[in-house]
Amino acid sequence: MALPKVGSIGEYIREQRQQAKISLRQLAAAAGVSNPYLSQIERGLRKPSAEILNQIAKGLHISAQALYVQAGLIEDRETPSDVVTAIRADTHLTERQRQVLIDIYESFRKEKRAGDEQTSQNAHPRSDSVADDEQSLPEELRAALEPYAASTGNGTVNQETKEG
Amino acid sequence: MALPKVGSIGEYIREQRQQAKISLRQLAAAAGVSNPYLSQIERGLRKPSAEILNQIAKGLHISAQALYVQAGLIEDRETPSDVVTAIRADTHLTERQRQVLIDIYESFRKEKRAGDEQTSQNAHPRSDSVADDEQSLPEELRAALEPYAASTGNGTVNQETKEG
DNA sequence: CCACTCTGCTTGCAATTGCAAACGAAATGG
DNA sequence: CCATTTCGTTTGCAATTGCAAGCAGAGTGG
Repeated sequence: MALPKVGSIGEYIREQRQQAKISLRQLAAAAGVSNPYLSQIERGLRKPSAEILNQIAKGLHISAQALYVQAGLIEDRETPSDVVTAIRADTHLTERQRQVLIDIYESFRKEKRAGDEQTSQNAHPRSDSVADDEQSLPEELRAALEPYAASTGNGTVNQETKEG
Repeated sequence: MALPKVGSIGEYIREQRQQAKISLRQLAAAAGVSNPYLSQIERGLRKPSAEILNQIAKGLHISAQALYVQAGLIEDRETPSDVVTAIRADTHLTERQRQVLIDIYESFRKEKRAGDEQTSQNAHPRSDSVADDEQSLPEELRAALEPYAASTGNGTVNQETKEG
């Protein structure tokens, strides 16, 4: 049934291995997996688990993410915005906090775009056409955030926020 | 090695799920895995494959990398997703906006740390009031975020995850 | 020619994944 | 009180992972 449709990952591993000029058995030993299994992985007959994938990545001295992307386990275009990505990847926030933070960030971006239109004679034609009036731009939010930012009393942001 | 010592990943998934306030079955359906299996994963009795992990990440609306890091499948330094760094590096924000975002982010972190101290005792939450059980936010911030967060329940305006 | 070593591949088999079905507990309602 | 729903969990089972053992071919050299 679930036969080899995982070819790309295997091919990729084999490419990387041959490029490193090491034998299948050598890589198998370096990665801590058996040679027959690695053989089957490279030919797309088996679908390796994440753990095996990680060990193979180490054996190949390549980033594990490269393998995961090849295996389709990570969206390659997982970068709509660096800030959004970072927020989504933050393990110390709740789901709700993430949503709120992202929404605030996007409303900030809109605000800034609106402000930039006055200084820039060339407006960006938004072919995407997000419904402008549908967006609930939080006026109350903005009104509340301004005094909040002022009330923090730090004209210069404290740049050391280290934690253990 | 009968029992795999993968407890942390399961605990992390359970934490994220409870913070998102969805049931085990709901997440299982959203992730496309069976509920008993998800239950076993959360309790560390089973070691999910990368594919399952990826689906769970989607169901939780978190980055797959976050899960892989927790599972020990990716080195921490491979994910440079630091929210503060990303905000500071964003050229599409004004300095003021950056500062406010960072402040909000840090207050969220503090908030969650305070809330995490009692996550183990999670009674059955009645879903009649969504924004009632939130913790202590700065007054002005909370007053502004409450109605705003309520509107972000399901229909996000700009970007929505396409599922289907 | 035969022994040795390297290459990758095929074959069973134990262990594990992942799921369908079913179970007890707690809440809602007739 | 009992039916119903929802919650997380337990129980068997098919399918798969991953490995030890063994196979065939290509060098190398005594």
